[in-house]
Amino acid sequence: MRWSQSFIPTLKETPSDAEIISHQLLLRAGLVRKLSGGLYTFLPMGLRALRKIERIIREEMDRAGGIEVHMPALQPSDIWQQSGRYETAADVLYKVRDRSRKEWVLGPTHEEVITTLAANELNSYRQLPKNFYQIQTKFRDEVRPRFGLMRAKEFLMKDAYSFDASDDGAMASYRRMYDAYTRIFARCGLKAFPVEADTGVIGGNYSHEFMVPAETGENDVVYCESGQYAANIEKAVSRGSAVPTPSVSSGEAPEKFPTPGVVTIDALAAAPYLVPAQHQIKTLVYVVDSQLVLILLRGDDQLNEAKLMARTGAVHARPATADEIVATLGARPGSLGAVQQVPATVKVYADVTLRDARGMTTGANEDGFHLRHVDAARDIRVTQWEDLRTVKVGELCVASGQPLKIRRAIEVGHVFKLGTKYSVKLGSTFLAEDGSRQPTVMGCYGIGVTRTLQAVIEQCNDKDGIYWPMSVAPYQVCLTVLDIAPAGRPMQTAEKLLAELTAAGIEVLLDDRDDRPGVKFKDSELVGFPLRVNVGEKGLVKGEVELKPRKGVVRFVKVEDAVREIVAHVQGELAALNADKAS
RNA sequence: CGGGACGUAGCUCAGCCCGGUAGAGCACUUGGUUUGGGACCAAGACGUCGCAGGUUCGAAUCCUGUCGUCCCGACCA
Repeated sequence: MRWSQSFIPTLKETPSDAEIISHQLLLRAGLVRKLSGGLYTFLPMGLRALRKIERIIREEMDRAGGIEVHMPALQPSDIWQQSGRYETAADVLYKVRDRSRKEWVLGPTHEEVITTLAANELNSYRQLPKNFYQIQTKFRDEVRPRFGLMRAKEFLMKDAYSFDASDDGAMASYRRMYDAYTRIFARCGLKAFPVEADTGVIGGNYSHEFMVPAETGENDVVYCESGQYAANIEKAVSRGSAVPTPSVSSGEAPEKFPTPGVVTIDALAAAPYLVPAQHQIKTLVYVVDSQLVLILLRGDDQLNEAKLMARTGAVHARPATADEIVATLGARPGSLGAVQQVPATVKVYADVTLRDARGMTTGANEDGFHLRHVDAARDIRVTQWEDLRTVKVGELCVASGQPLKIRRAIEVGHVFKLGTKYSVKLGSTFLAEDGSRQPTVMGCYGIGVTRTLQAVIEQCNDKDGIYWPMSVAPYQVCLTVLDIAPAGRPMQTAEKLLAELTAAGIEVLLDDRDDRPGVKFKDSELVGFPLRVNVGEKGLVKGEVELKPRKGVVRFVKVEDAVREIVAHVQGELAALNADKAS
């Protein structure tokens, strides 16, 4: 391919609406252009890199026993009604109506479609297990699309769904996908690692997310340097707060004392009250699936909403409004407590940290007053004790006992053991060997293909631009001719190299533009081709061309050795990326 | 959906406070000189100042509404 005949609109300046480096480089390197918020056109270089990632995914999915299919993006809304997600996923569903006013859904994911297929087609244990996958555009009505391809309204996803006859079988399918994902990301040159993940409203019992460490990620990952534990913060647990909870009772009954104007933990911790945060009980009021509930945490802890939803089995949870709180408890936020004036119908969820807490201070449910000498278990009617707190840096790892760390990361993949939720609702059953009819046991496995592309850029960039891993580069080699006169030695040599390298299976882009060398060098580094070959008169008088790896030093090789050297370089880097995949 | 910022040439931005003929750099076109790290000179083309309404003799500038974009938060099967 020739640069002049492709379309690679590079930008010298950073577009003002791109905040993070990978988004800026997507635009500057001419990989994509924005149509509208969260909607992007892929230009040739972006599309080629995307296709490379797709190809790696297909190879590894096929190798792991995946069966490629292609499902409709436009789906009848009634299967969404059947699964129950017409309501629970309503926020992200794009809905459209046809001429007869019938409603359709633009698929944000395909559990409903594939399970409908399985219900019709998989009827015997002899047909199981099966693992169907596709690479397809998904649509999600994101509240806030951002960071280019990272969170878009329309994006490319590889989704796979396994159907097994037993739980053990499902576990084996899950394991195969887990291993395949490890290989896929390694082959893409990405440093991705699996972490335990929250299972959300699907419930289920086993889930890992594949995370790429990046400051610009939208997830917090709790991990132990021993390598024995890593989890999304929504799911993470520890051996508890590093600060002990008071556990000695004063023996006295709760006592009300005036605290005019005190509405925060910090204010009560300050003079003249001097009640340390860990001696306080924080009372939060939430509306969980339309029911008002109280949530109790130690004063210095933060609620983990994902845990709240997981432990209560809730579909929706939100903080109550001030009006709802006053109507039920008679006091305003800042003076709330669960000791008295809590209607019997209101559930009280307390963090386990408080189970043995004694001598605590909490709100009196009366503006301007708090209670002291509160022994949580003695004085509060707790409906359910649960782990509801968010893990903090430095708490001890449940596995190794070492201090935990937290870092930001980008989620590029998710493997999920679904169980029988969808198979039961959508009727995917089979006849077992003993003649009984049973629901298939499912798993689902997603990779954000477009997000993976951007994650590679987020991880592989420097001040000059992108440096693609050889496996996902739009072209493996940029052949930079420094003088494009058609009859001149540089162009003649370059044409010959282009033909021979292409014949040898190397992906070459010949930069035949009528531009000064500096422009071509800068552009090739910005777009990020892993190897540049400079062909100029200066080298040719010595019978040489220059090999300049994007992240290495320049090397001079004889023209007659160039093809062999270039092939060896490209294949060497590919082999190194593929070697990592063995795990 | 709450909070904030911003919409002026293809891109980056100035002008707006303090109303009075639309600006710069880059990119683009033509000619010339250059030619191993984002060249130089000259000439040229490119704008309903996001849109609508209002105030005013006069609005890019002030006011109101609206649409869009970005950031923070909320949300994220």
